[in-house]
Amino acid sequence: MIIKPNTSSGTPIYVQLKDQIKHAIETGALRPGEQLPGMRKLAEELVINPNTVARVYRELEQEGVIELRQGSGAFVAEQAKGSARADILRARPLVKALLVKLLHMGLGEEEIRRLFEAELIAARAENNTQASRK
Amino acid sequence: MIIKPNTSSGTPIYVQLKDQIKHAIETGALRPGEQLPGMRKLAEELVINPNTVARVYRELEQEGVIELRQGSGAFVAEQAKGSARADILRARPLVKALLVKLLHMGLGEEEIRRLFEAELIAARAENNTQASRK
Amino acid sequence: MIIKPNTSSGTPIYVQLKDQIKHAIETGALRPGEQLPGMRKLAEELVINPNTVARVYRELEQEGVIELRQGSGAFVAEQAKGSARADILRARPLVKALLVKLLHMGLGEEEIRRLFEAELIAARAENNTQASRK
Amino acid sequence: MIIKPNTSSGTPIYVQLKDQIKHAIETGALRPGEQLPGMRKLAEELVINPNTVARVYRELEQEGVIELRQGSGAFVAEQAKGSARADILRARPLVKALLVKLLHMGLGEEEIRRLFEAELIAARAENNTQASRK
DNA sequence: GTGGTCTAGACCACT
DNA sequence: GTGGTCTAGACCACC
Repeated sequence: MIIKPNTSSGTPIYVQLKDQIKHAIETGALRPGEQLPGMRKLAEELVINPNTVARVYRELEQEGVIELRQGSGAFVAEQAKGSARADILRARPLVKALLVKLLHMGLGEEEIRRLFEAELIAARAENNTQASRK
Repeated sequence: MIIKPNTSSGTPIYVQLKDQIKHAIETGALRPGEQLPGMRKLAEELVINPNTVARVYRELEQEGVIELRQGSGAFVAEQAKGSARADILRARPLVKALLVKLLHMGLGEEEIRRLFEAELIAARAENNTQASRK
Repeated sequence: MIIKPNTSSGTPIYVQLKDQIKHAIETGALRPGEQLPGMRKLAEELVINPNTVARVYRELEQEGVIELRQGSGAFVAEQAKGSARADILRARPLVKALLVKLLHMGLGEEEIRRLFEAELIAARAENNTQASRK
Repeated sequence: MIIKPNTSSGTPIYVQLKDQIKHAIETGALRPGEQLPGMRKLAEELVINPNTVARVYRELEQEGVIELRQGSGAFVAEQAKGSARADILRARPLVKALLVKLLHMGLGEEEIRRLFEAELIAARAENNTQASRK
């Protein structure tokens, strides 16, 4: 199930939508061969412009994640690279548990995002350092 | 220490920079009264346009997070709302530990971001449901 | 013999198919009075929608290239304008020779198409210039 | 120099434009690092919509052919794959000579296109056959 | 009815 | 003034 992208979050709508769909495929919520909602229908549901959905679908096709078949619809590619990834499914409850904890500690959503992003960058930097040391 | 914003991530540079500064204040890396790097110097360091930095500083001042003193520079506001938040400092190692774990499980950076964002939205939705039930 | 149109080339299927049939007539591969393959059969062979073939036949009839006889099928028009054109038959080996040469020089198919199209436009422009000078 | 795409040729405007730009780079008419015309300016020149040019530039960037720099413009990528290809430059006069010949033989532009396309497909088929025999 | 292209025009991000 | 996103709406291609 796709959530309405946040219109006032800096991140473009089409990026948010793309990420949601990729994530749905990674978790197996959308399975290879399954049909995606029609462009117009989805646009109406999310209260965004059909062209924006069209762009998302076009780019996802270009990345090999979905297939667009003229006249018949959009489908999750049979060969979609990261479909129903076991590691992501195992990771999910861990992430959820942590988020619940942080929210109970009184952190706000935006603060969590900032903290998370900062640590992600830091972790990447450390990995790179280790890698270049090897 | 401020990291070069990612130019090709969809999220605008100035949003990334603002978030980084806010986060530095929340963790106490930047303390009330402390001087921020000069706009030109920072712009040069991050290889971005000075106007972009100017915009960030201007907006942060408007939000009451920093103070711009004509001729002498930018300073973290004495009254900065969330300075050196204890809860965030306690949260930080938890986040870091989880990220390290996820990376070791083989998740990519983008996949982690998508997973995290999806769970954050889900958590918010649950909270709202609970709240409206009360 | 008709080749499966390229689904991912930008050019619509029905245009490709029309062009192929016209070309077959111009080279004499299809002769006036000769019967074209049945719509359903052709659609099946090319793995495209029968409606697409129907459209092609309809438009070709409108252009006077073929005749549709209710119940008995489609036939190359007796009066088909450019049937078995001698000049095109003479031109064919020249084109083929050049293409073989270009491919051996290491040019890719798309590069050849772009080069060819560009030179065709240039040639037309020159002709127009000459014509308007006269 | 970029020519106005043919609005009524079946092939979408944006595909034609993309091909023209790629070809200009392949022939060295556009060199790595060189700035492309602004989106709006080019759109005005070609009498097409700026969004169409935007799409072309975006896709070319995605293919690594050009670089888009916010606020400063579009530039041919320094690493553009097929810049000023010697083989294409050598091929050009051969193609031109043949086209002039065909036009003098009385062939029309569309007939030449069809002939060329058919022979290109045939040549590809032959190559594949040879390849699979090896 | 599905996707595909194109236009027109507004407003934002960035140099 | 450059590119970037989004909206609105028309018309075509294809199933």
